[in-house]
Amino acid sequence: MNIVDELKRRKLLYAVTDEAVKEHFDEGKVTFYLGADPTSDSLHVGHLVPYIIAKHLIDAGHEAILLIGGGTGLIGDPSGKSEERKLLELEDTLANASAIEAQVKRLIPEARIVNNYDWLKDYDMIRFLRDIGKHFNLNYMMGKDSVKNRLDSGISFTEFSYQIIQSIDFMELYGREGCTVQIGGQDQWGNITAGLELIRKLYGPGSKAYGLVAPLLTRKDGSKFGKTAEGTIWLDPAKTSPYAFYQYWINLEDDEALRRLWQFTFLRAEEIDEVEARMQKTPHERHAQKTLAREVTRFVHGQKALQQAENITGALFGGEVSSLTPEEIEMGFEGVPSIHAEAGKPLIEALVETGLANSKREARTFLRQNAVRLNGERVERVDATLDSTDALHGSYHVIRRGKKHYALVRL
RNA sequence: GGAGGGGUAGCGAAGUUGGCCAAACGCGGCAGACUGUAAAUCUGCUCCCUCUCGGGUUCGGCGGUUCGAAUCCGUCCCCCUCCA
Repeated sequence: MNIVDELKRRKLLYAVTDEAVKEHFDEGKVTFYLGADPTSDSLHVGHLVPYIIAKHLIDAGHEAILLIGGGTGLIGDPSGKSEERKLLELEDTLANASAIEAQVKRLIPEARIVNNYDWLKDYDMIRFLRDIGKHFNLNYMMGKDSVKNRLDSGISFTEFSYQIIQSIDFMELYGREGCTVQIGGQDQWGNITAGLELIRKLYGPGSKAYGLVAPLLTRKDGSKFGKTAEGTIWLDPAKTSPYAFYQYWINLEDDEALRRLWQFTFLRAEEIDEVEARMQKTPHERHAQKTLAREVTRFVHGQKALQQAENITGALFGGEVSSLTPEEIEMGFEGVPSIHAEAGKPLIEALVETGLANSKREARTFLRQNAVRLNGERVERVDATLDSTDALHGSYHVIRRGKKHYALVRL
């Protein structure tokens, strides 16, 4: 199957700039690129899809360049933003850039990495306006959604110029690396087509360059995929633990889990069909969710972190915590909030200190709601204490609040 | 610049004859029941703190009237609509 058709089947493509891109990929090795601006110190789940597309393309024999937007990040992309953003300091941007570089390197180790700061930083104004700016008609630029949507609320010249700055990237990579395809999220459409425009102007109508954009993923309720009420699901394990990351996928509802298997894993169609069949037959196994969580966590965090996330999950959701050995507790609860405490500590205080409750008042509310379990046993007394007599192995207390929130107290 | 409408808890939205307002209702969130760590449904909680008493801080900002104001007055800021 043609790689573009495969991406379409997996619901990874929202649009292509030219259907001829299919033949382009069939004609031989294609060099493509994908960029990320370092506006934060980590990518999140919402950024993942284009990198997955990149991986598919690499598997199909093509070559990837991952671009870090050290230069564009200093300007600020108005795409999808309803308000002008405040500029980040240069050093923050550079620090973010190196963090994101390390991240994408882990995701796609076989790709080459470039930073557009390298060629954007030395552009002088005269050259920019004569060589590049002359190719952009003002009306064309104003027609872009990213700009049009901001005409009322306001947009600075800086952000207005962003599409041109990003065009330079594509042009540079086209010119010196033979990079002919740019991929990105749906919101990058305008920037990508601007790049194509510049290439066409500079290299003539015969130039072959294309763009592919991934769909914007949303949940059933319309919210963005990869966000929860608690916040964003980051790829950085220091910001979202691999366990929390794993849990995000485990908790998706059935039909969404299936859809995400196509989009976020590299399983073959037959394998996914098998998963679906099994899910239909034995839904309580949550096979789709487990497969999805396993594949994506391994892709992002690696085998070892996956193992750990599965260990914790097994310990917490698998059965009786009271049956765990000390080793299993130590291993399983790594990555779960834990504190040390003196024997006899009031449970209420422990709830607050572990972050399971925000205040004593809230802790009491949870207790009254029968929402707290200690070592698997429901606690009803508001004045319960953590004693060594009923601690697991004499020193562990596993506190659970609600269905999914855990903490460990070591005496 | 002129005329009018509006800014209430995470969001939406009541409340504006001054006290019964920590503020209806819906959504969202949390918790319980039922389940499959799902969906749907039902129930409770949802400003903050406190040993359920009670205390503290809210209704765009500031100041005032009053025993008492989200509700009245002054002023300032912001948003929307219409006219120029």
